[in-house]
Amino acid sequence: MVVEEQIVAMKSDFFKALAHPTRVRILERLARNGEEVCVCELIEDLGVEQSNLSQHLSILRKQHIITSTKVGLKVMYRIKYPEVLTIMEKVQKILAQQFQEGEALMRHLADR
Amino acid sequence: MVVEEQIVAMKSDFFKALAHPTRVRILERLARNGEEVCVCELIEDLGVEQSNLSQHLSILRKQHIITSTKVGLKVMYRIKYPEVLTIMEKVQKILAQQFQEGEALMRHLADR
DNA sequence: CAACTATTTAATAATATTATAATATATTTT
DNA sequence: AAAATATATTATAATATTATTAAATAGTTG
Repeated sequence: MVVEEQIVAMKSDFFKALAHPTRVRILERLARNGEEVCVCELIEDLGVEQSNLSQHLSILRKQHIITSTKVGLKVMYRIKYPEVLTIMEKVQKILAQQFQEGEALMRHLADR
Repeated sequence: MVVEEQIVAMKSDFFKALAHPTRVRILERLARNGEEVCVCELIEDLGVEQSNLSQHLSILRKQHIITSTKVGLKVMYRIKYPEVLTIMEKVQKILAQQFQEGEALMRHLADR
């Protein structure tokens, strides 16, 4: 069935959208505030180039993981689906378990 | 703090490991069985080249998302952390919501 | 131990992602 | 309406990921 393949592709696209440090940091920043955060504040907090941040926001927007509203000159972003937060928590939990097993950080530092 | 950055990198590496259709399919196949599945069966079910599959398994192994045990000639794989299943379910749920909003499949087919 | 089976690893060419730099758009202020 | 501000888009060179092919391991069976 061809639709099944499309859905799998959508899932991997979803994960691909999360698969970059800057985008993880964007989501964690948006998660912390709970409410809307403007791009200008993200630039400040994450300390990345404006253009680069904008591209990462664009990738998250395309997957509809975040949405934006324009307020005057500013654009406010927020996480669209609360499930995204759950996913972030679960990853945190998996890493925590890996730490307990003494695998995580050492491996990460070593083999890349 | 430098450790924070390492952790963010680990999270994005985790997502990167899930960010490929074949690897999503591997996990869904392992999730279905619940128990161990050998490589030979994955080749059959997913219909991918043996060598290519092995590389994808390697990527999932490096992130300790799956583990393997050797039984005779065969290598049996299984999902290591149940949280991975939760994550897959949440993604499914997000996509389902996007479908309800009529956004998902059309967008996916359109803009890539 | 030689042939066989199951799987992994290595090399590589094609493709995709990324950061940077430059430019464009849209809103506000003067 | 020109200047200023906030953000987005485009082009591109550097880097990373991928599928394919070929070769290497490691167990098993005769």
